[in-house]
Amino acid sequence: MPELPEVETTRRGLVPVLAGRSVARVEVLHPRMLRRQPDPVDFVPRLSGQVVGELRRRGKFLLIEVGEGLTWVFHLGMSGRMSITTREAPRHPHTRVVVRTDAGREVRMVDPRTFGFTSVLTADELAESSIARLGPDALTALPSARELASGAAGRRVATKTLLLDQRYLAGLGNIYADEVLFAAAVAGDRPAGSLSLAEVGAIRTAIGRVLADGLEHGGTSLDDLAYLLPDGRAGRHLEYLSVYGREGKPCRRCGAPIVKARINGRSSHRCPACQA
DNA sequence: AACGATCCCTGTTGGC
DNA sequence: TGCCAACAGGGATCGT
Repeated sequence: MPELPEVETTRRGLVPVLAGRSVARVEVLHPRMLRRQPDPVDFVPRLSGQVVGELRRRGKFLLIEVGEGLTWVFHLGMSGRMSITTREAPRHPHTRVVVRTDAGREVRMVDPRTFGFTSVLTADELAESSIARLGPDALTALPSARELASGAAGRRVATKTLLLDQRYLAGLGNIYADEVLFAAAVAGDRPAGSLSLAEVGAIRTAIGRVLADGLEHGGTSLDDLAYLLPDGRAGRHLEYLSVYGREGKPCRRCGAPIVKARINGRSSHRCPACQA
């Protein structure tokens, strides 16, 4: 599923196709994609004909400046991906939104499970949306260990649940949260407030390394191939995962079988020997 | 306020 | 072999 490394890889792939171009045509094939648009009828007219500016990312959100003061927002949900093609290329059956540029390229949002969404927001709408309440970006604005610890102090929620809370830190999803906790040698069901400053520091270090590794490999494409790079290639990070999806397989560090359990409804993977 | 449960979706998987 | 329930999960929302 697309998490920070996948969204950042997607952003980088879209930059040369979108930045500086104008939007020649917009097609919405599945109206559910617009459910975060305050008034869905605004989407196509707000986007059509606009010049595309900077492409930014905050956590798992893609934020694209368009026209004067508008932001084109994308979230890929759990099965969304972007595809860069020509207009002649056959459409994947789960194509949901198509945007054609004045250069004739098409950017297609493909999302079988439709958990993704897109919208074009004014500055005021953006300021009132959940995007404005996102925590610091886990890649570009990673807080200090002391700052992370102060946010965890007194919290009884499971550490992994806090890491998945996008208001605390923006960008981690289920895969990378498990990987971070393994790299930090911390069990994800530990109450967040019970962590020592050294453990929070280990988590902070692990976040930086795990996300950088994932990004270097172009993200994680699971076997179901839900996520692909915009050029259609698969991310190569799957084979580097330490715990996610490795239930019963030997821990890469100590050899003990990886255990899968649920933490607040999320499937969670850990080494019972390495993570305390 | 904090936290957990539920819902939205559909392709894939596993059990009978 | 075929069918169907269970599963996957990010984020919004609701109940406790």
